[in-house]
Formats: sequence, C-alpha cells, structure tokens
Amino acid sequence: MTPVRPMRADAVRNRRKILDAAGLQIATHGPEIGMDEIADAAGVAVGTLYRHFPTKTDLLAAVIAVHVNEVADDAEASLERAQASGRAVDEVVGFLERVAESSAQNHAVKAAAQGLGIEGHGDHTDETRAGEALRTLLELGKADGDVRPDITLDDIYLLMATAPTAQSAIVRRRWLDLILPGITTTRN
Amino acid sequence: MTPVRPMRADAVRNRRKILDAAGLQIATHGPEIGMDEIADAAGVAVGTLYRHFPTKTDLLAAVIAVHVNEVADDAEASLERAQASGRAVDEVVGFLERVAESSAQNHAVKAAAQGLGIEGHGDHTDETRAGEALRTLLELGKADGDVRPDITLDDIYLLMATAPTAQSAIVRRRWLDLILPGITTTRN
Amino acid sequence: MTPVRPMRADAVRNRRKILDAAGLQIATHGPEIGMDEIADAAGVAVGTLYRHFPTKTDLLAAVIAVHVNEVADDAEASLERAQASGRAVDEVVGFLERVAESSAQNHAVKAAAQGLGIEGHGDHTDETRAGEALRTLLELGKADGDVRPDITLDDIYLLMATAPTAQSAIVRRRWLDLILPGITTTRN
Amino acid sequence: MTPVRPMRADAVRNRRKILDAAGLQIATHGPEIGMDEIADAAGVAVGTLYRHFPTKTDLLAAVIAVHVNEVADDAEASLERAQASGRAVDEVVGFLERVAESSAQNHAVKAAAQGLGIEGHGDHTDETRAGEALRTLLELGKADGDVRPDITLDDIYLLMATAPTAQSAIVRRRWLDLILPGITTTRN
DNA sequence: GATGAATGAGACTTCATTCAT
DNA sequence: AATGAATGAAGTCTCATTCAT
Repeated sequence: MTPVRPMRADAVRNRRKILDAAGLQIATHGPEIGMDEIADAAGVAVGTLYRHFPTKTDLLAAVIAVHVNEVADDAEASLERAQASGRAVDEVVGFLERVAESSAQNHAVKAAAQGLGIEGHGDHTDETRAGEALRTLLELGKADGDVRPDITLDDIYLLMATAPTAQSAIVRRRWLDLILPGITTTRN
Repeated sequence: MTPVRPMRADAVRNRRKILDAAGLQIATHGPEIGMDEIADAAGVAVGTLYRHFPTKTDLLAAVIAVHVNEVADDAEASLERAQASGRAVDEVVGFLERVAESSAQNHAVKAAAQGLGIEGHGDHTDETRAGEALRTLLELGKADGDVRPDITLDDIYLLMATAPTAQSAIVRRRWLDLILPGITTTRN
Repeated sequence: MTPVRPMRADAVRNRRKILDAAGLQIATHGPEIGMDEIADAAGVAVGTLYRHFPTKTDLLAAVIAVHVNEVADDAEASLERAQASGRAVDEVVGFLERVAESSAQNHAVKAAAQGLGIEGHGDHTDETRAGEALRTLLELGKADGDVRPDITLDDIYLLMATAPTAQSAIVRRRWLDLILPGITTTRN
Repeated sequence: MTPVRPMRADAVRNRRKILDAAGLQIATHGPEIGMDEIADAAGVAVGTLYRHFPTKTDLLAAVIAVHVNEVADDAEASLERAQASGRAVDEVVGFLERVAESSAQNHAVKAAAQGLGIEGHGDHTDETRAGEALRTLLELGKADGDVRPDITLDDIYLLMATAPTAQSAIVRRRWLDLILPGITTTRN
C-alpha cells in the first residue's frame, strides 16, 4: 500500500505547508478561497499546489481528511483516558467540547464530521478508528450508568455535525449545557 | 416609512416572483447559484432582477428576510395557540420542529436564524416580533413548570441556528429528542 | 426553425465581427490562438465572445461553417455558370483553383473540406448544397466528355482536402496543373 | 564534425528511446502532446528529455529529421532499384505511395516533407541525399519516356506535401490514381 | 421599467521549462 | 547524467454587474 519510492523530503515539506495553509485559508475565508491565494499562503507556486492536489476538490478532501484524522486521534485518546480514569462521560463531554472548539476549521471540520456519518470516499480508516473509539466510549459510559442507554454513535455524529463550531467559547459552552441532558443521565 | 411612490402593480408582482424563485433556487442549489439562473427561474431578465435588488447580497438578504418574517409569524401563532391551550412547551417544541423542518430552505433559513440572534441588518421588525413572541412563550412554559427556568431566548436562537435543517425527517426528529431534555423539565 | 425573437441588431453585428476576427486570427496564427486575442481582434470582451460561442470548439465550428457556406455558394455559382456556358470542366477547374486560393483561411478551410466528405455535425445544409452542385457539375463535365467518367464527388473532396492552400499562387497553379490530367480527358 | 567526446552508451540509448517515443506519441496524439507524456512513454524523466533536446521545438525538429532520414534512405533505395530494373516510373510511384503511407507519422512526416522543399534548419545532408536521388530517378523516368518531361523535383515535393497521409489505404490509393496522370505519360 | 447583450476581473487548470536532489 | 518537483505565464471559461435598446 505504501508507495515503493518514498516522497522526496522537500515534496513532503511542501505537501504539509500546502495542507496547513489550505486549512487556515479555508477556515478564514471559506472554501471559495482561490487556489492562488492558498498557494501564496503556502509559499509555493500554483503549479506545485496542483502537483500535489490535481484538483481543488482533491485539496479540500485532503484538508478534511486531516481533520478526520485529528478527530480520530482525539477519540482514541479520549477512550484511553476513560479506560484509565473510569470517567467515560467526562470524556464524551470533553470530546464534544473539543470538536465544537475546532472553530478555527469551521466549515471544513463540520463537513468532515458529516462525512464521518454519511459519506466518505477513499480511505475510511480514520472514520473507522473514530467510530470504534467513540462507540466503546459510549458503551463504557452506559455501563457506568452515566450515558443514556439509547444513545448511539449516530447521535454523537449528529451532535458533532450540528455543533456551533464558529461561535464564541461562551456560546459553545452553553450549547454543551443544552445538549448534555439529552445524552447523560445526570440529574440536575 | 412607506415609500412616497407606491410600487407599480407589476413591479410588486415581479418582486415576489423573484423572491420566490430565489428562495427555491438557493434552497435547491445553494447560494452560489447564478443571478441569471435565478432571473430565469423567476421569468424575468437579469436587468429586472438588478432593478429590484442592486446586489446579490441584497437579494440574499431579502430572501432571508422573508424567512425571518415567516418565522416571526410562526412564533406569534405558536404563542397564540399556547395562550389558548395552556400547553406552552408543546408549542416551543412544535416551533423548533417546524424550524428544523424548513429543510427545503436549507442554508437560507439557517442564515436567517443566525441573523435573528446575532446580526440583523435593515428592518428589525420581524426579528423583534419573533423575539417577543418566543420570549413570552418561554415564560409561559416556565410558569407551567415545563420549561427549565434558565432557558433564555438566546438558547432558542442557538438551537435554531444549529438545527440539522438539511437532514431527513428521522434525523431531525432524533435531534429534537436529543435537544428536548436540555430545555424541558420533563422526566424521562 | 427560425427563432421566435430575432437577434438584437448589435448582437448580430458582434457575432459577425467575432466570426470575421476569428477567421482572420485563426488563419494567421492557427487554431491555437487564444480566445482573448480573438476577442481583442473583434473589438469585444471575452464575455461577449463566450456569449455567442460557449466554447472554443463552437467558435471553430462556426468559422468552419462560414467557409462551408462560402464553398457551397461557390459550387452553386459554378454550376449555374456551367449550365449557361456549357463549359463544365472550366468551372470544375475554376472551383478547385478558388478553393486552393482560400489560402487566407488555411487550416480552417481544409478542415471544412474534410468535414464536407467526412464529418459534419449539426446543420448539413451547406454540405448538401455543395455536394449536389458539384455532383451535377461533374455529370455535366462527363456528358461533355471533358471529365473522366470515373471521377466521383469524393474525388473532388479528396483534392479539396489536399490542396496546398497555404502556398503561393505559383505553387497552387502548379498543383492544379499536376492534378488536372487526373480528372480531365484533355490530351496534352 | 563528429563531437570530441562520444556520447555515453546509455545516453545514446536514451536519445533513441526518446526519439522513438516522441515519434509515436506525436503520431498518435499530435504535436500538442505534453513533454511529460513523451518522457513517460520513453521511460525517462522530463529532465533527461530536456538534456537531450533543450526545447520542444528541438525535439520536434529531431523527430522530423528522423523521418527525413528515412525518406532519404527510401529515395536512394528506390533509385538503386530503378537502376537495376530499368523501371524508374514504378519506383517513383512506389516512393510516393510509401510516403503517403507513412500515415502513422501523420503531421510530422508532412512537416518533414514540407521542410524538404522549403525550410531545413541544421544538417541538410538528408535533404540533399533525398533530393539527389529523386532528381536522378526523375531523369531516368524521363529518359524512359515514362515521366512527363516537365516534372521537376519541386513537383515531387509538392505532391509529398499534399499527400493524404492521415487517410485510409483506399483513399491513399485513389489519390495516387488521381495524381499519376499528371506526372506520367502513361496513356490510360 | 424591462430586456438581455456586453463587460472584464478572476477562477481553475495546464504545461514548457528550470533546478535542487 | 538522471530524476522529478517546482515554477509561473497563459489558456479557457464563469459570473456579478452595467448599459444600450
């Protein structure tokens, strides 16, 4: 699966620079940002950008994939902590909080989240990783009696997709407060 | 406040045709739909479209205003029914359900909803109407003991803004189920 | 078949300007000339060019169609003269001479000629007109005993397609001399 | 005249691979084929291609030169056979037939042929070889009384340049039939 | 007022050529 | 000497907006 010949060091560096710049530009100006601007921001020429991502769509997909990857990492880390601490609900809550917090990546992340539950073309590895970690996390929470027994993985995806990512910390916190009673059994 | 010279009858008709067409086209194809397509769908020429709305932004704003207006109507109707029936929570829930249901109007409605709570350019009459009706509705619900006492108008706006408007009826219903425990006192 | 609403006068003017400019530019610089250059040469903006011809291919096709049309006119005129004068061979020769002479239109005409016998998408009217006139012309020439009896319309097309359109008058004349013995019965 | 430092064996090999690939690609896709595609087809990297041919134009010229060389070989072989057999006309005809037959090389060959009579940059050796052989061949034919006495070398070049190289065998054969009466004295 | 043709900046993408590895 | 990544000018086409009819 790995390419026979590894990428040249500078190519790798450029790929990352482009991905970073694209993520930032898209987050700042939305996906309608021009390819030239992204190339500028990455400090490369357009041609280089197109060598790495033959199409704007490809670039967008790659940016989303990066986020899906990060989300998957986060989910797995959350699960590990939950297994160590025994406080699964807290990790569920923390996970949702952080997802909503990725406001910087705005639309892209939301699209990624929706992709998690809905679409997904190409390598689904990260989607799967995230899904499995989150499912286990939920089970742990249910076993603890802290997560409502009818909550499913799709519910989490739905909340991820509707999180107010572009809002202030206060609003995001309030959103969590509104959402939590629906997924936890906490009496309040 | 009313314009000195009233609009010619056909101009009024055109304005409505354009607004309807724009709403539909935007809902169907997103806001990146071309002005020509909208004009076509409205059965007028672009020039006419631009006479009524000097800018695409203006048109979008007008489309949103229409929805804000509808939402305001809905809010007031909900309030009236609540006052008659004494079941305010039900009306709050129904209201949120219908808002989420405006999926056909997709992006536009969400923008409208966000506009409600956050921005608001031009005539705020409808925003005000909606706000007042909803606030009263919430008070009624709290008085009944059915709505959590800490729920504010902004909370409703936040939920409206994050409703999964573009999803299926099942998903929207599930979202309501997840959301309701956060705003009601219902034990379940 | 004719559009209900006739083209606006200025649109017609522009269409012609574009077609003329395109013909000249293509003849001068080949079909790889840029759309912007053609627009400039026509004295219009690119947008106008694209309004009239949605695609470069469409423009090329239109330019060719113009030439096919001219060739058809020429063929019919040749036939008429032949019927009047009774000298069909002379008209065949003259026709071929003029076709080779359209050097200004270079590749485009050659493509058109090839299109006559081979391809042809859309309105074949002119192809048909040219074909019928030329066929009759050949029959006349054969009846006179001046055109070899085995010469077919396709032979004429083949010669049109291989005429040295881009060469000097002297070369074109020499080409005719080389070609004529093959189609005429003239003893020399 | 020979380079001081002989090419390295692998460089020679690469040069030939490139030339072959270029010839094939150009014949298949036309001269607008990309340098990368040619390099790929040759199994080398673009850099290597550019080391051998500093410019696309240079590469095209080299491809043409290959064909000119082949044509020269063909012309000389034809002459030799004519001298042996005493049937010069047959060799003229055969030569033209084979030239038209190089359809695979399409545009390139035609460009080469035109180059023969008109341009010619760099080493004219092959042009000269071809010219001398063909001229002698014509003289032989005229001496036999089979080739029209007014036919010149330029006439042959003109026919080579206008041969329907890209057409089917049937069409090419028909073209020969049309052309031959112009250059031979054969009564038919 | 309505119409729809014209405008032209800007978007995405390609490709001959250069240059670091 | 080969490799293939980087460059960036240029090409085709779109679309919000203007303006002659």
